[in-house]
Amino acid sequence: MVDQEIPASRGIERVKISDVAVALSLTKSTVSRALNGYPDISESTRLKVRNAARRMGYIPLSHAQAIKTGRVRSLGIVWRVDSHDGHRAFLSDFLDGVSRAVSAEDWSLTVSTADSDIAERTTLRRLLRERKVDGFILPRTLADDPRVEWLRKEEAPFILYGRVASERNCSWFDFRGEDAMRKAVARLAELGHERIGFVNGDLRFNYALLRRDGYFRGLADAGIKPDPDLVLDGAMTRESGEIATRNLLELESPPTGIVFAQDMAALGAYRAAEVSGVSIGRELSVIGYDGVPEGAWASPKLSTFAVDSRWAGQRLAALLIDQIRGGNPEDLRETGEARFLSRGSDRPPATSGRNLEDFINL
Amino acid sequence: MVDQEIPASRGIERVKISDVAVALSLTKSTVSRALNGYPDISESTRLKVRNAARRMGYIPLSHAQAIKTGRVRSLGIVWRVDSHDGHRAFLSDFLDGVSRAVSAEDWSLTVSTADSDIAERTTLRRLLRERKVDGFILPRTLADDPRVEWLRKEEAPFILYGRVASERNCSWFDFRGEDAMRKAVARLAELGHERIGFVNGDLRFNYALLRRDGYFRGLADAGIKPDPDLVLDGAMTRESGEIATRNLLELESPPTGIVFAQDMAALGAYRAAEVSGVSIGRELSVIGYDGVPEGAWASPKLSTFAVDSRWAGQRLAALLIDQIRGGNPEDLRETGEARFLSRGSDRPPATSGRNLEDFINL
DNA sequence: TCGCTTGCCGAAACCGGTTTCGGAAAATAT
DNA sequence: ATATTTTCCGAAACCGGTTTCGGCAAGCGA
Repeated sequence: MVDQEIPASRGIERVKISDVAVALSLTKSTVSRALNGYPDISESTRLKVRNAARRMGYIPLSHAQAIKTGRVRSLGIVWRVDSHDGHRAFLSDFLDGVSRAVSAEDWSLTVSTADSDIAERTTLRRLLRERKVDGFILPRTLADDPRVEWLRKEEAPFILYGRVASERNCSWFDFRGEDAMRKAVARLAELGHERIGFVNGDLRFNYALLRRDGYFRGLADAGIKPDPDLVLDGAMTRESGEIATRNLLELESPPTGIVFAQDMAALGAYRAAEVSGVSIGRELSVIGYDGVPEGAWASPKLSTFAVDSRWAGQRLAALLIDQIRGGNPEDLRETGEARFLSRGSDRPPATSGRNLEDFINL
Repeated sequence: MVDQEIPASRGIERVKISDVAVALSLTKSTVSRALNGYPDISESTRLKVRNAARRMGYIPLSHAQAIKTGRVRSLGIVWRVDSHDGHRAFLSDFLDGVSRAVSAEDWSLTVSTADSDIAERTTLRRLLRERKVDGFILPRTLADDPRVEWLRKEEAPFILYGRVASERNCSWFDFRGEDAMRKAVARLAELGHERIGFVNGDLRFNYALLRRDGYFRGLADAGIKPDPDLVLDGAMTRESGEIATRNLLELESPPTGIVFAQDMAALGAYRAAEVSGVSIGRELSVIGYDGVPEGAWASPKLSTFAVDSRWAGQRLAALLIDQIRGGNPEDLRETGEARFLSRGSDRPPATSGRNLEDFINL
């Protein structure tokens, strides 16, 4: 009462929960419960507390909360950098989607990279043990993904970007690539193609299995008998796409149209076609999948099924947060549809008697 | 002693510091100090503690430590997704570099995205207030970057990817783009070019100012009088690069060689050249900067100065951690050199009387 | 008016670590 | 042998929140 102590005030004095409590002549327990919506706080004090907290700029330290709640309000993702499967181009959009969803809930995102299975496992383990994250988003789902079993055992929440055979107790978001492949085949068949090839990605990935199914269903829909010679896999880069295309073109009876499970491989077809002297669109139709930006710079532009990576990231994060908050994993599954971009690389076959103009606005 | 209570054991029982302490008949304070290298612990107990901790699989909760230490052992980075300045392609490598350095010290990386200045500021503020991170890596440095002043005021550690005018009290890593531009000009001059254009990026970014200086120094080195008509800026995409190139080609006295501050713009030149009927390498030489993968797929392949984004990320993270641990920011500055990839897009000018072969292995 | 809920908040324990402080035992000096 | 320092560890406070528990006062029914 005699002499107001001048607060040192050097640095940024963070306002903590006790400051808010003192300012309102309440205890910090009351403030905490008011802020966290406990039912045993009257509406009037709840309001006073909320206002005071906002006015004073009180923001709880997430790690201080975590010590009691066990939740750090953070999602983790380990990005594989050891494969050229085209993932890289998506990264920016994908992270943006995750970040948006995560920020909307005042959570955050912890990112790490790994260049091998064991590095990935090590990182997952470390993030989990140190409790840097409350759950994981798992990209690049394998058909039989060991991460799933391991994380189940560790009782760590997770969500797959992609689907998986062992469905029990896990959530996911995925684009229905099989539908896209099916439609791609339908599209080419519609245009008059009868020999339609398929260049798939690595069959260890689950999406490759799904897309292959879609391709065959598309053939069945069109009443075309599948020819095993026209189906290749393991092509996820320009180089391998080029090779695959060359192999297909060298068949005695080559395809007039090829469906690619990935754009990058489809872009490899451009070079193979150039080398072989066939022109994309005219003599060889091509449809891709992914919607990579490079497709718009090829000539003719690559017709493709574009996926919205931002949306994927957004949904994955939102669903995972729901799960961590107690949602049932099996209720937290969503799929999305790839959007077809009709550009220049798919046309009626050159030998087709049908009129080009009939299909121009198909 | 009568009946060993069967541990419930459901779920993963995390081993905490007190478990280690009990197992060794020590107190947790001793264990903590032993693990953290305090000098008042005997070497023998330190060893015992370390071994027991490892054997029992004890890993401290980072947020539990943070509550007392104030450090969460995490770096933050806010990635701008609202610009087409070519950053996206680097993201994967860049994050990989950061992640490696960060993991090596058992730290982690928090990533967020923003699509505007205010969104970025908001995110920085939130991460800081909640103490999700101990410091920031700031990409995309502006010539006069408001983030610097703000973070200084907030007393938050940070490091720039790029350099900045207001040098006081800040650290950075950057590639010396000015050296690259200077060498690019030297290279073209060496090849016999006399009219050498320069297509720069957005001048708000500091690197653009530096690279411009490098270009002019290169001209001075070669004794070429600078012509303001040959210098354009604001081109960081294929589209704008194409436009810039077209403008340069339409001059009464067009350049025979162009130095681009960014590869993506340089790739735009390919299309402009195609449209104008001039051939890259033969009639128009082009040298880029960045080393984007697309450059290897252009024809002829783009000669460029490639930067190692992974290395940048790695150094930025390492330097920032040093700073957070008490290092003097001004001592934590590094630069790196871009590596020249001599490919097909830079050749002697078509009108040059000199022999092509003289330069093929230059 | 009295007893019994109900509403609402304070007191205090707690989360899992870190750090300060003090003191016993051992080592050294006197 | 005693005094003094050193070495080394335990006890306890602390960090900033959350959550449990208990109790006072007001509201209610009888």
